[in-house]
This record gives sequence, C-alpha cells and structure tokens, in this order.
Amino acid sequence: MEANARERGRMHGLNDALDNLRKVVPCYSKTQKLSKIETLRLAKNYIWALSEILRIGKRPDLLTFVQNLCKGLSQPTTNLVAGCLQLNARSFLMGQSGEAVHHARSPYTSIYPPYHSPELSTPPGHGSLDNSKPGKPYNYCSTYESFYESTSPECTSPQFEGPLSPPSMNYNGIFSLKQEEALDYGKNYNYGMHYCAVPGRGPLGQSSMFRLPTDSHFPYDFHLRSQSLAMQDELNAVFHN
DNA sequence: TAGGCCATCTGGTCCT
DNA sequence: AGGACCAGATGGCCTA
Repeated sequence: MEANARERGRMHGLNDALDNLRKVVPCYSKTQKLSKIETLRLAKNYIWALSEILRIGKRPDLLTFVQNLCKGLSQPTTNLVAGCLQLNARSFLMGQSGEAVHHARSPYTSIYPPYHSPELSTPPGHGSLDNSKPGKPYNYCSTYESFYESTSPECTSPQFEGPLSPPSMNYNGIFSLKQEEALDYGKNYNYGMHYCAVPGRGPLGQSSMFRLPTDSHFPYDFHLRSQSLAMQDELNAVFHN
C-alpha cells in the first residue's frame, strides 16, 4: 500500500508537470486538455519553432509558424491549435497536405497578409512545406497578440495572478518573463515567446503580456546571434537523435 | 462496439 | 534496505 501510494504520488507529480507544460505551449484550454502525448509533441514543435526564429533571426508568418507547430499532431489537435489561432482550419489543413493553398478569407488572412519566409525550414522528421506566398511583412507580434488576447471561451491564455517581476533573459537570450510568486510549480519559472513583446504599447495589459520598451526591436536586440546558433545546433542534435 | 486515453496496481530493476 | 523509476496489465470513461 505504501509503495502504491508513492507511485500514485509520483504519477501525480508527473501529471502536474504535464499540466504546467500545457499552460506554456500554445493552445492552452482548461476545458479541452491536450492529451499527454499531444502535449509533448506540441511542446517539441514549439521549442523547435522558437529555435528556428532565433537561428534565422526573422519572423515567420503565422501560418507557417502554426503549421510547424502542428507537424505530427493528430487532426483534432491540429484543429484545436488552428482554432485557437483563429485560422481558417480548412485552408490550413489543405496546406498541411501539401496541396496548393488558396488562402481563404479568414480573420488571419484578412488582417495579416502572407509573408514569405523561405529560410524557415520544417521540424526534424517532417516534410517541408512551402505554401506561403510573397507579400508584405506584417507585425508578427500583433499576430500573437491577437491570438493571446482572443476571447474564445474554449481557448484561453494562461492566467497569472500575483506580481510580475521585470523581464529577464534566460541562458540563451530568449526573452522571458519571470513570475515571482510561482503558481504551483516552483520559483523562477521562465516563459518564452508565449508572451508577446510589443514595443512601446504602454504598461502591462490585462492579458498579462509584457510589452517591451520602445527602443527594443524584438527579436534582434534580445539574443546574441552566436549563442543562439550554438544552441540551435544542440537542439537539432537532440531532436535528430 | 472498438479505439483512445487515463489512472492505478504491481513486479522488476537501478540507485543511494 | 528503501525509494525512485519503469513498463506491463487491467479496468473505467468517453467518443465516433
């Protein structure tokens, strides 16, 4: 019985950690939780996608970003992620199949014209996609801002209570946000690009997104190129293995 | 009803 | 020796 209790507690700890992971990957929903395996897959894709942004130093279009997030995910999860990002799910899935994509009018396309990012490859183990078309670059952060300020009842941004400390840089230079009063998973928990960095837009918003000073030019001012390249190599090595 | 997901129990192995 | 970790087995719940 004691061994069973320990094992139960251990598994609960593991599940708590997975819940915390669910909160920091895109598409967090309290009502429609991602499965364990989908959470891990999405987290892997998310880390990879962010690493690519650091490596390339350019902002991909949201569609490409979401497609990379959804590589290898089940269709329900893909739909969930696409829905969370307010994409037209149908055109998005067509893009995943490799067919020619005609960007239907959607909240995304109507607001943010496609921006071609040929340097952004695809996650290891997945085929490449190139369904974006050249166009006018858009405000990358505004896109994420629109996502995370979504009022969708099913897809909510992480909720944070308690005071927020000034932003900090983590070991590889990714913009991060510290929360002094940890929720339930320890102190000094860092959040990456989950939080939009928008130059000069005033104080903290209601959605708890941190806004950068006006003289910042995310992501270029927020990481050392050489460091991010080295880190990218390490990450790639891990994923390829 | 089948399949997916999950929690729990349990025995084995490894580590301190 | 005791605890942590792991994997297989089992049964419950939910959905298509």
